[in-house]
Amino acid sequence: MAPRLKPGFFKRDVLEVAPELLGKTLVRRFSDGRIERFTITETEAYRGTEDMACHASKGRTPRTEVMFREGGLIYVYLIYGMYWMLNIVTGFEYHPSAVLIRGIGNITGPGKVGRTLELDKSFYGEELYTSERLWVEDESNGNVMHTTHPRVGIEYAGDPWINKPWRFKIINPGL
DNA sequence: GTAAGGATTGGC
DNA sequence: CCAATCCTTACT
Repeated sequence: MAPRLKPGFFKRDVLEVAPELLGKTLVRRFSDGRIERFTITETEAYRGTEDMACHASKGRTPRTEVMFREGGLIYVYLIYGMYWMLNIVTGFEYHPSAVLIRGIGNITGPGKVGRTLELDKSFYGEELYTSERLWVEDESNGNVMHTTHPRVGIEYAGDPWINKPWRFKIINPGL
């Protein structure tokens, strides 16, 4: 059991937060009280209204509203009618950005992450520092290594966003 | 290659 | 109002 990440961890540029989340522990307490822990293995950064791959580029709408608030909140949305994507809001108020959690433990793919964690719309806007059912603990893995890659599924965003190396994959769980 | 799903957005 | 779109997955 490690302490939860503090609010300040998330109130930074998403390009710092997304890679640093690798190796941290995502903890889910299910409705039956069962607790499961997962190492975060893959993340993607979505950065601001100018990033055409970021939902916030559409402006402040009912769906994107939470991204315009301060870091540390949960942003979930339904995609393709069946998958809940888990994102963590980063940065400061009025500067929308978020990290998409694409992989945890053996689970690869954001749709499977949402299914495994049994997410739904009720998680929208929940605070990671106070939630009783989903939070992130700091495992203090100082030397987690990662590789970078282009983001997935954002062809519509066009240049230069399509080529930004804003997807991060863990290499080792810390030396 | 493509169907499945439903919410969201933007256009009319 | 209506319909295209979508930060995906599993299946033919």
